[in-house]
Amino acid sequence: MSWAEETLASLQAAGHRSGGARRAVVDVLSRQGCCLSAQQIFDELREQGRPIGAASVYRILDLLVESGRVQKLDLGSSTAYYEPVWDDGHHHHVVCDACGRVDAFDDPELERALVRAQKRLGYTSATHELVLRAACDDCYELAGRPSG
Amino acid sequence: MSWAEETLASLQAAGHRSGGARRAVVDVLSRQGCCLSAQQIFDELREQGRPIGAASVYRILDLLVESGRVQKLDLGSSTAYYEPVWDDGHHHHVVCDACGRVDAFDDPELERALVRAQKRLGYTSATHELVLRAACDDCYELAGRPSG
DNA sequence: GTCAGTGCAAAGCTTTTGCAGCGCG
DNA sequence: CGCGCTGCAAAAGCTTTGCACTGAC
Repeated sequence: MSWAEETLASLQAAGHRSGGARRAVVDVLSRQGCCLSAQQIFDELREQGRPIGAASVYRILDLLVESGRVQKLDLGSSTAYYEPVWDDGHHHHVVCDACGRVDAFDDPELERALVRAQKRLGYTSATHELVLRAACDDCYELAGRPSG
Repeated sequence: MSWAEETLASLQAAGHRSGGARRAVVDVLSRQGCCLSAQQIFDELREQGRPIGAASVYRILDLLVESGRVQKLDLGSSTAYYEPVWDDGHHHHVVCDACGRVDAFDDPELERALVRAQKRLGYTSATHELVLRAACDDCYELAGRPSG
């Protein structure tokens, strides 16, 4: 069962009706997979010829976040980003200080350290959000990296 | 030399003039120490009887962030928070999912894990920003914690 | 005296709210 | 056939920009 199917099913199970806009937003999210802003979703759907309203995008994203199907990300800009929560573990993001590019990364050891820290602090059911800031490969080369 | 003194000195060394508003903002930051919003700084200074403009607060905070004296924090709300960068290491924050309360914490082992992860990812000069989301002690008790 | 720094007001951008109509169940 | 979902438009909230004036150097 795909993320999109699971998501729609869980909403239906929670007593929500399934309008066209909601299916469309879930579809865009599942196709992109990582770091979409509300505006990007809005634009994408408009391009597809679907006359969605901005308010609907925000309302749907809120619902998805509340029901735990989507994670809201603050990457440092004034815009919020959203991405599906996959069953097989989550990842974090590196934002380029220079050009704003966003890359995802996944580090099991770091993940374990984060969980240990949460336990040590007494938070048993905590979630975490981690953003690294660094020069991305391109900008690093432009700036002149140590060995070349 | 205090953080405020160091900050003003470094700005002067960089060729900036020292206006009253800037000194006032640096003063408020150094006194509070952790997690102030632009609005809070604005209000605090107005209460003190100093007719500062909101634009000045934002301009000054930007300058301080650019010069590395202040860190800008995204804690999940639509408001940005600011705090001095102290010489003796930094800390992270736990935001209460229920009431929004913010606590600071400091975990050397986690810090080492983060640095190791950054190196492993190839980012030698990266910074990081970590936000934990959990129920704070008060909300945890209200919700009924496992042992009473 | 010059120009960075400043305060005020207005604009900009993302997000939220109000409301009337549509359509899922 | 009721009520949740939706789109549009307007409003709200945080932050930035424009501009004239002040004051540091």
